[in-house]
Amino acid sequence: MKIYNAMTRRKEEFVPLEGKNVRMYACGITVYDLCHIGHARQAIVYAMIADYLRYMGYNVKYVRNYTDVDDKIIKRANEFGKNALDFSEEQIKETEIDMAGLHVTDADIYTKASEYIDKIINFVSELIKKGYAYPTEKGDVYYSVRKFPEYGKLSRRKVDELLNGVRVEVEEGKENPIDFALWKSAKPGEISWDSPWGKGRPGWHIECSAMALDTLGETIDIHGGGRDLLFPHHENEIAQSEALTGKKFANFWTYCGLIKINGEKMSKSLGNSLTIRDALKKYNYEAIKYVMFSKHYASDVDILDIDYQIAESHLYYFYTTIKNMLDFANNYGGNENEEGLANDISAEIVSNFVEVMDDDFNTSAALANLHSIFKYANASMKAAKKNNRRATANTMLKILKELHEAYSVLGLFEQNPEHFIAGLKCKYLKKIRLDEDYIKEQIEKRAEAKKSKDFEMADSIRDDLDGKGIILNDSREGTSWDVKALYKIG
RNA sequence: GGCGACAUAGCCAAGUGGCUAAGGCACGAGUCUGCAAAACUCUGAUCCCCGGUUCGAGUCCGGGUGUCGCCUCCA
Repeated sequence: MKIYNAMTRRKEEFVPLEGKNVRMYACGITVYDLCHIGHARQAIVYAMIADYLRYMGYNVKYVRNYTDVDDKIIKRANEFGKNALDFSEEQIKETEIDMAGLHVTDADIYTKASEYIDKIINFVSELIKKGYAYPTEKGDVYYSVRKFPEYGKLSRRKVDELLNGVRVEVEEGKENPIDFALWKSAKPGEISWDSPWGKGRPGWHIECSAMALDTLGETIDIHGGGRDLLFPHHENEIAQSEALTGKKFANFWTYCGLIKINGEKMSKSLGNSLTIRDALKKYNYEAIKYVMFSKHYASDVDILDIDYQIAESHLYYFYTTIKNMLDFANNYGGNENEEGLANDISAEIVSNFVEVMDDDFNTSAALANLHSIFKYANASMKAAKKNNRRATANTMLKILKELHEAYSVLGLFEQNPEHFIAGLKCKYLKKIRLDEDYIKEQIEKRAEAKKSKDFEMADSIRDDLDGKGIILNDSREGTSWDVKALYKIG
């Protein structure tokens, strides 16, 4: 298995430090507001990585944190007249609702900064003792970047160059403008804890170092986060952790790309952010995952509304085919343990999946494979003649078994096909303000017209429905209806 | 200003040295159909520009152009 390592800037063979045990940490969320779709991508991506590693036989210990104390949280809590920790606790609950809505696999451990105050204070004290940090008269503690010669190794920045880009105002007591806060003294009215340096709270970067060290040990296998955390957050994590332990902090540094909307980074201030909550109101959760997995996890991507619609129509096609496969197998007495078709592709499904996923989690290629699988299934059922229907039925079941085995790693095909199909149809009917009874009436009217060979009448009924967004499908068993938007996109 | 990423068909997107450059959307043709639809089959790009390395490059190196990100909180 190869994983791209941002530290070395190349794909490397992934070997855990300790046998089959993988220690993985992903920087989680600062809970100052509802999560947006970018948080969803990061959570989905790292859950997928953990799931795939488990699928490949590793024992994974996956830790995510919540930053529940920070400037933004304090500000927002004050706006609502709430205690900062009460506020962040509420926001964590909201986040959990969103993640459950997305059916994201849980991490093994969730940590909160507020529960790590003692450990953070010890961490900071140790850094002071070792000469990597210094307190100021005001009660702040700063990390002395100059003392850590390797500073900049992840982001490839040089300390001297960083000085050029630094803001003019320098906080009181800082020895060097690029030094960053490990501990922030409390301002009036702010939440605070007692410390050797007076009342205050942890700096942002130290939280992750302390929580990762405590839950996973001195060196972790895979560290992850959004691309925007590479500098300074992760650079600072390395400086803190490696100064303390003298050991390498993480073997693999991985980054999830950022989501853009119309070419611009998604952000509150631009007013272009899409919350998970709103996304789930509009699209099925598997469609959201499908969109995320249709691009490589590390690329920054521009995601438009149309992409979710296309994803939904793909899933509609997949689920419809799955339903047809199950019906076919049912009708012709399929048994997955019996011999199937001669050119059966089911045996390759899992191996193809593993092959592309082993290459830095190429989910896009994994999704591409789905199309050929379902095409094969549809073509086989269509071509099935009387004498090989049983074999075809057996093959359909074998394919479904393999599909579920592999693609559960991506969280796809978890839903009951009939429910999924009905759910989407229902959603679109609401959107175009039609009810099913009306459609059924029209179908009956058209059936009568057809019976009396009044094709003009029949066609006009069909055209009328088509104009409303409903397409009809005549078959030997009768006429069924479907939502046009689930087929014709754009 | 500093650091970095990316640039593949109308659109989305995989592919980091080697058979005919995945897959999807849209477009067109066909099978099927009373006609349609769905499904299936077929159909499209020499990879931003210039130069170099190599038997051979979308894939490596240098230069240019463009887009974006980070350098302040940010998944």
